[in-house]
Amino acid sequence: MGRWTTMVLYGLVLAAVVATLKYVEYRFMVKSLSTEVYIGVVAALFTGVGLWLGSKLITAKKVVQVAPAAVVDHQAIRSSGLSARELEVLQLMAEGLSNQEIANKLFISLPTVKSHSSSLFTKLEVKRRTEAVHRAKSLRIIA
Amino acid sequence: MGRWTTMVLYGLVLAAVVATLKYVEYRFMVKSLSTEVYIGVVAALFTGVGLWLGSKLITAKKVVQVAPAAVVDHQAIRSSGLSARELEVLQLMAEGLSNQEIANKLFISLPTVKSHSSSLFTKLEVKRRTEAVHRAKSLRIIA
DNA sequence: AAGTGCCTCATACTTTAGTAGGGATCTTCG
DNA sequence: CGAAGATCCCTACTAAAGTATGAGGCACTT
Repeated sequence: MGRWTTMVLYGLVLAAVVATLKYVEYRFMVKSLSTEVYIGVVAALFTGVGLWLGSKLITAKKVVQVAPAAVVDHQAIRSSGLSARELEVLQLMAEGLSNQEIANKLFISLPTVKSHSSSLFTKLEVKRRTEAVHRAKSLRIIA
Repeated sequence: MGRWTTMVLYGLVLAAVVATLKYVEYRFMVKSLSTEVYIGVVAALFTGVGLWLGSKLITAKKVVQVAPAAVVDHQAIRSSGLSARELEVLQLMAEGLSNQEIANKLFISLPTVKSHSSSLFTKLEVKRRTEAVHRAKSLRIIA
């Protein structure tokens, strides 16, 4: 349900309640209904309306707030000691690319990619690319 | 803030508002304030209270609902066509283990691991283990 | 009973990954 | 300036990974 639709409904409910109260008052001439009772009823009613409104308007915000939790920890990246290029190579590794494909994508030679890989492995203290990817993800260095 | 604390606060706010209205009425003898205006003010106030209440009572539920989102999609696993053993090998691959380490951990030979790997790659339509891991994660076959 | 899929293992081979050990610019910083 | 780090590239080698092919045993289904 859209925000505007909800707002319009809110207005309609308010109008309806006021009309109903006036109608009841007119029908039964119950002037004895004290203001306190009126207030109590209306307060309770609109607390409910507020709750309902809240569930419609607030929920969406909370959900999108929680879902995209920070995927990477920039502090972790800095303290990892990885250079910009090494990080790029690592990210492409994580996407399953071979060294040759990484070389093509970055317009550098295969030996260069291997060079970056090796130094990257040393810095992450691993021996294989799959291990590097796993470790980097647990450290939130990559998504 | 606890649920009970919130409820008590709600009661106190209600009491305070009623008291304030009566006080204002008493102080200024403004009998001219129509019931409609009263109702309007109270309705608006308690809609606000309801909204606030909602943010306190509902948010927690929503959060725990979203956070532990299903990490693996069992339906995706079934429709992937992977056998139990292939899935095991895949999971260990994702943890960065070498074929030899996987063989040791599962008490099978290296050729057997390679055999599982190859058929697993075919089923996932990939060529490398890193690619397999990446694809399996995007399909929610593994965590 | 024959067929199918799974798990296991093997050998032989090709390809990719990773290591070792260099060297060449270029920028930045003390 | 000189040192350090980053980037780029190379050769040569070893170690894994991956492919191809075949085969035996087991369980389940038709």
